[in-house]
Amino acid sequence: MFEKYVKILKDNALKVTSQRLEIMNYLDTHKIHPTADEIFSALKKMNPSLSRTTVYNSLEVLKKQGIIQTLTITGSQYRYDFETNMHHHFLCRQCKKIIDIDIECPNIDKVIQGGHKVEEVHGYFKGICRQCSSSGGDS
Amino acid sequence: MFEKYVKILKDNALKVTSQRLEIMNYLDTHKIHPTADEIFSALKKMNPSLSRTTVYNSLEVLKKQGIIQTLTITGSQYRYDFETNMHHHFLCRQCKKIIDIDIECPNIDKVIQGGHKVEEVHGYFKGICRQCSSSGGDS
DNA sequence: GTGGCTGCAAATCATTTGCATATAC
DNA sequence: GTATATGCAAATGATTTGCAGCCAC
Repeated sequence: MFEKYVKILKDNALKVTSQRLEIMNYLDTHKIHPTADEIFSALKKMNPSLSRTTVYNSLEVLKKQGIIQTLTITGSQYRYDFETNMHHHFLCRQCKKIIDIDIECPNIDKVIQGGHKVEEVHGYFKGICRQCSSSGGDS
Repeated sequence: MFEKYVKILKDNALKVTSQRLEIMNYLDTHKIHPTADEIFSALKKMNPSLSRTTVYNSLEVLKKQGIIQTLTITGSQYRYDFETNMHHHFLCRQCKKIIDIDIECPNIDKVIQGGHKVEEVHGYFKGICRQCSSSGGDS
C-alpha cells in the first residue's frame, strides 16, 4: 500500500520510517494544503505516540529533497503540498479553503532573463471563491 | 514635509498621529519590504517611546484601507510595501533581499473567469538573485 | 553497531490581546 | 468631551532547539 512512498524515500536516500510514510500518504490523499499541525492532529489519532517535532522534521527533509513543497499564502503558517509541478493557489478570505489554480504565465521567463536564477514560482490569489460568491457569501 | 501622508490619512478618515506619519514615511522612503520589527527598530531610534504594538496597529489600519499591502513571501513574517499597484517579488535565498518584479501575466483573468472574486494577486519568485549569481554566490 | 530519527520539554520568534493613559478632533 | 490611539506587559500560536533513547540499515 505504501510501496509508492517507500520507493520515493529510497530513491532520495532517506530512511524509511512509518511516520514518514504516513505523512506522505496523508499529503498525497488529502490535497487540502494542510498545516503541520493539521497533519499532526490527523495522524495522532491513528498513532497517539506521534510527536509534533517528528512531523516538522519529516516535512523539512521531504521539502529539502523536493518531494513536497511549502506554501506561504496565508502568511501565518506554512502549508504543505504533495504536488510539486508548477501550479498556483487561490485563498478564499471567507471559507479559508486553498484552491489549485492551473494557469500559465508566459512572461515568467522574463524574470530569468533579468539575470535571476529562479528555483520556485508561486502565484497566490486571494479573494472570495466561486462557491462562497454564489452562495451570497460576499462582503 | 509629511503633507503627503497627512492627506492620505485624512482622505481615509484616519486620525493623523506622528507615529502613523513616521511609519508611512519610512515605508515610502525605504522600499525594502521591511518587517514590522525592522520598522519598529528603525523608528525607535528617533522616538524611543515608540511601541511595537503601535507599529502593528498602524500597519493594520493602513492595510485595511489599502494604503499599504502585506507580502507573505517568506512565510515567517509579514513584510510591508507602500506600493500597491500590481507588481511581483523575488526573494533571494542567499542575500535575503526582496526585489520588485514588473511583469504582466495575461492569464490572470482566467481566475476571475473561473468564478472567483480576486482581490489580491501575488507573484512570488524564489532563488538566487542576479547580483548573488554573478558574484559566484551560487550553491 | 551506529548514525540518523523520534519524541518530549523548553525556548524562540512573530504577532495579538487586555488594559490604563494620552491625544486628535 | 469623547472616541480613538498609544504603550506596556502578558498571552498566544507556530516553529525550532536540545537532548535522551530508539530503530533502520
